[in-house]
Amino acid sequence: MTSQILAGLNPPQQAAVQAIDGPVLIFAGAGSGKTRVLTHRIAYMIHKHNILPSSILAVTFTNKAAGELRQRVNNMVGQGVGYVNVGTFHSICSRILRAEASSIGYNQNFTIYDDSDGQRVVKDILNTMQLSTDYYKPAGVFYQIKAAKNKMQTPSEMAELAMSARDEKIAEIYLSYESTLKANNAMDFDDLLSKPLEVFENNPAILRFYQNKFKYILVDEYQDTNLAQFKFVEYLSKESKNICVVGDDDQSIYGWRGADISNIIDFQQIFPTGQVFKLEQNYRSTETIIKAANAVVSKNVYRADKVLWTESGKGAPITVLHGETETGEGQAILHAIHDQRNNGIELSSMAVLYRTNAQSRALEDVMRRNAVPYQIVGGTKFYDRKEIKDILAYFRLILNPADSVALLRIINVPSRKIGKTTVERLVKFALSKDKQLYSILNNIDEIGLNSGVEKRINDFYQFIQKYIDLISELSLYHWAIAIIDELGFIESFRAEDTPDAISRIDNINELLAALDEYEKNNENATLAQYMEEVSLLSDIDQFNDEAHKVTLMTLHAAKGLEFDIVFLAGMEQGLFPLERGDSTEDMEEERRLFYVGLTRAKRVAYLTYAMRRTRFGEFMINTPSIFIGEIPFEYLNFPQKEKVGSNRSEKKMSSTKRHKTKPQVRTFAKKSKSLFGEPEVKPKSGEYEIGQEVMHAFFGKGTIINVSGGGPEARLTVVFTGSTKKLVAKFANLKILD
DNA sequence: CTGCTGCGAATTTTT
DNA sequence: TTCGCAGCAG
Repeated sequence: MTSQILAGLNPPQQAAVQAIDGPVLIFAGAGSGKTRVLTHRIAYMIHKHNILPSSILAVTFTNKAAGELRQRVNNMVGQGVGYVNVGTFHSICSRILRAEASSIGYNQNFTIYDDSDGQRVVKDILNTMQLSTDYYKPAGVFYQIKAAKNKMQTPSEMAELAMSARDEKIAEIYLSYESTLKANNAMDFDDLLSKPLEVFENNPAILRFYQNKFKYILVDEYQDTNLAQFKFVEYLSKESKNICVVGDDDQSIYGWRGADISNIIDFQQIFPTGQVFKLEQNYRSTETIIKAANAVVSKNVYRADKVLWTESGKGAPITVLHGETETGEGQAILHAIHDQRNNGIELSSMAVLYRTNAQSRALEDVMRRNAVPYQIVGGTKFYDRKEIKDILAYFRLILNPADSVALLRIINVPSRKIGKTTVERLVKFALSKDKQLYSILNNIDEIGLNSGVEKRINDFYQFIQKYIDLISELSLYHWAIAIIDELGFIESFRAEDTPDAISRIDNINELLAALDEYEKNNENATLAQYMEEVSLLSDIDQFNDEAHKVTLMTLHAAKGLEFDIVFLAGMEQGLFPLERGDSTEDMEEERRLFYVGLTRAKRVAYLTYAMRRTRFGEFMINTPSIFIGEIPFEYLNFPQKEKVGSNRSEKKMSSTKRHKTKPQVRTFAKKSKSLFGEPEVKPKSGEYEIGQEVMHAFFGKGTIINVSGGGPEARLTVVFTGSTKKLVAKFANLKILD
């Protein structure tokens, strides 16, 4: 069995699998078989060293990675030997915290606050402190608090380090933020990581228990760990010394979130007895892609010495494409997708990656209008939609009545005629009596509100109480149906009867279906477990690689994935690398991000950019990304021959005769034929006039109320049901209705 | 208390 | 461009 475990691994992989005791660092370059080594290592531990699966703890960053690892381990070691503990940092910490909550003065039903909850808290604090939200912008203040928490800086430490009156105030807000969360029995994402350390520090016996429970620690994506995460695994492995970390400093892309790349680079200083293995053979990509990626990332100064190599063939050159605007760029991608599909590549093996979520809109537009099946990972998350968050706020309040953020969100949703003034009085009263908001709802007569309002508040209180009681009586699914039904959300949306309202109904039904499924998949499923899972969900967890669709997502989301064909879109100075502080660290991180993106490609990579891009309705002129220039010319291919980088040549790109002289140059402005079946609406040539009725692929039927210019460049103002849009005729694909 | 309007700010990446 | 919120009329 053990020889089987080692078979098929290359020598460094074998060595990494066999070094079970003591600290171990495995440098695992992109595509070097990292997950394979991890699974084989676990199998080896269990079968060769008879290590109890339950004494192994493997930690990842995303649920998706955890799920994959868990599944592969189970396939390899077989069921019946017990389970290896696999989970994300956040879920494992959360599990520990639920068990040990009382030791740090929390209740085990604590709520997990996401960033919008946190920002809400900051906003409320600014209000009660009567600080100007112009000078203290909630988003900015919250960001500063988070940065401090990332570094595990306490409010008093922050106050000591403050360089200005403003910083001192922010430290004060931070202090208040912390006490609010505590009072609400809530933790944010940073607390989830740092509170377990508090538990360990205050209770040596508890620490010993977990050290004993998890004798072998494995950490995936170690380059992305922050201080708290480092301390967490350090504490747990202090006695056993068995800590194995796997990562690649070149793929460290979460510095902005507090990830500390020196955790991996300085591993040997931190663990002097540690062994280091390097996996440098890439099994994923062509030589062209590997060489190009190496060339770029080796411009970084702060990195460990290693070189990725491959035995696979040279492969296709990296193709650079551009469009006049972001739509033109999208169309360049569209045509390349079409070509690749004609070469027999599945749509699901292609991905378009971009730096910022905002870029997805234009790309999505092009895909949709040309009937290309696509899926977007991330962006507006399902659980972030208003109607869903409202319903979840009910669930949250029911689980944790101390959660005043949830309470304030829903006390008047749907409308109960409990207005702003009343709410303010409730909050003030609770504050003055030092009581939880929810608890004063029960003795509402003490406040001296008028009886009408009193009655309405009492109804709300009784409503919540009713469903607190009912939760043990009904299945999760039926309970949720009952509460949603009584709230009347669906009815009122149905009455609205707008496309927006209908999609909200769909979303609610989807939520119910998800609950139903959750319950079917998990015996004794509880609402608390479901909410925990939902809170810790990430964008990438929803990614489905089975779908016959092109995938659109951010570069960050793509980490750990691979595709035959990869497009890196928005390759422009200022956008990628994204400009902000412009420090060298930031620049190096952008470069690593490019490295991550490029190495997602197995066979072909495209780099695309737009000459001009709309931002807040304004045009921005861009020059191509410096990263293109950092790739040796021999690996690149420019099919759109005319002088890349010059704005002037672009004008010609949209002229219709281009493709006659140079077949490989496309005219993105013209799209008479659909590449992927029927587009939703066929364009019809002709001049547009004010008053015409037109049909648009997304917006539906509309009326032209203004035309400026003529021909394909004409700008049209069109009133659709519910919105007015300004469109450029040649891109809008409008069908004139008679 | 509700709902409308008009203005200003926002876009990095995410557990 | 879109979103959210402050401010005001009903």
